[in-house]
Amino acid sequence: MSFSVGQVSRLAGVTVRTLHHYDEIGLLTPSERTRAGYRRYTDDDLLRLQQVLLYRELGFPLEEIAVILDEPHSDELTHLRRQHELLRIKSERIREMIAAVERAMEARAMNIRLTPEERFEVFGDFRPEDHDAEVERRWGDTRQYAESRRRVASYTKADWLHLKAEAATITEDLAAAFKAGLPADGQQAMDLAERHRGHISRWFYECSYEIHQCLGELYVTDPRFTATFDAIVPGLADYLRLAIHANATGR
Amino acid sequence: MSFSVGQVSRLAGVTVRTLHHYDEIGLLTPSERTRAGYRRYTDDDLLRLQQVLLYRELGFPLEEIAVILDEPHSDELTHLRRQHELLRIKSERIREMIAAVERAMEARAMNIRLTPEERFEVFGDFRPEDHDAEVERRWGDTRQYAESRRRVASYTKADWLHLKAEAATITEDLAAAFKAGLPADGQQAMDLAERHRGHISRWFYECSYEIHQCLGELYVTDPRFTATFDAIVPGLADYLRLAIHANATGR
DNA sequence: CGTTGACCCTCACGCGACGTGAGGGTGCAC
DNA sequence: GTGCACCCTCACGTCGCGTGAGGGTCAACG
Repeated sequence: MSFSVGQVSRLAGVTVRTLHHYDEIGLLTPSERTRAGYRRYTDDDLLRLQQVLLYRELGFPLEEIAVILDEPHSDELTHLRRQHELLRIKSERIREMIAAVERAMEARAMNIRLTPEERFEVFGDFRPEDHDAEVERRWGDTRQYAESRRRVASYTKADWLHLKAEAATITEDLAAAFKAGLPADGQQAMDLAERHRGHISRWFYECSYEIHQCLGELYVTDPRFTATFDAIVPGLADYLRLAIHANATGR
Repeated sequence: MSFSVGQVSRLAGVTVRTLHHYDEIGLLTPSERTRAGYRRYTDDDLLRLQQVLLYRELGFPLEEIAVILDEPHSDELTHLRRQHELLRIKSERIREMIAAVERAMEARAMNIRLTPEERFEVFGDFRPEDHDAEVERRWGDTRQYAESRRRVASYTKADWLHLKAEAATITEDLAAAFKAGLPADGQQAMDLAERHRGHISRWFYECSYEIHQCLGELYVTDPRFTATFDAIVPGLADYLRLAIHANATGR
């Protein structure tokens, strides 16, 4: 039982031209031809085609594929094992890219700018060792963070507008309180901190008082957060931190 | 703060030539140039480059990337959401390919040939609906099957030789018993069935008596299994099925 | 102050992996 | 016997860069 170019092309999801090309360059020469010169692909040819397509998917140049498939001491199993490993690595890379996109979305939600390094770390090809550690150091690889990413990724544009509007009014009210000279441990500032906590819980992750305090610290230690608040009124980041602290300990 | 071509190329993991090319075709034109004509990339340029690289990774042609990035009503969020979805799909595809490779390895372990359709289903581009159902129908999407794939994928070449040798002696002994006319429900045949069950448990998955009986049925219903056994001695598949049944019910 | 070395520039040709016809044979079905 | 679907072999085109050639720029070091 053998197959024509058209049948193989439909089966394998490649064009006839591609099969012709692979024949031309000697990568996959059909074992038989009919008297009329029609190519006929056997089962073994299909097996080889499968290997070719897998390696191609993995980004190998065709010439190199020809070499590794013709290595004398290699059999199907060798290739399947190698392909399995390489696919695993590729899958890992894609998952990292997904995480990077989610981080970018969250950064937008927070109104902070990513540094160029953050923006491109996923394209920097490979330094698999310290990478995870670095991400954890900067972002905190916590349960909260994972939950946040999941939720953020599913928001629609309308959700975003809603979220941003809510964040804006809280920040405005906070700025007004600050400018009015209300104490950060006063009732009004504490109420604003509580509204802020609710906002985080609703949109990002379950935010306990302890976590809220950590977040407050982050606002004055991470310059990107500090900048977003202090752009409204200088000193606002620290005012919010104090209000959060008062709200967490004072009830 | 802006960056030279060299700095951007190191940051983003692309060559300088690539940046030149993107400039030539108008995909990414740096916002500034120095008096000497040196390209200077701003933060916004880097943001655009990130989008370009993500869409490129997703297989979009550069011209199309230029179009969708210049759509009037699109902003970063639109793109991030689209990229997120497409990456999810791609990740899914890779996971399917990994599963397909694992199936191919297992098929080799079982000494059965995959049909051409099975070999290429993962390349057939897209028919996401019935696909999972089909895989389940043919392979059974059970816990046992998942375990088997996981274990099989991690075997070394030495493991395989060992496994195959063990399978071969069992099959040989079974063929000998069959040819000697020993009854399938006799003690010797039942012992062979028990050895077979142990073999499956050791190498593939925890094989209870019930599951072993299902496997026995499969050997006579799936023509590919039937063929492997009956190639040794015609009728061997059914003999094994009967021995398994006797071994399962008779103790 | 000159020069060295690391960058940067603009052409411009080359290449890998096919796409896309042109021009023509094959084969079964009605 | 004549469509119609399929197959063949050239052969040129395209996309996304790679790879020099030939030459300017600029901070640093002697």
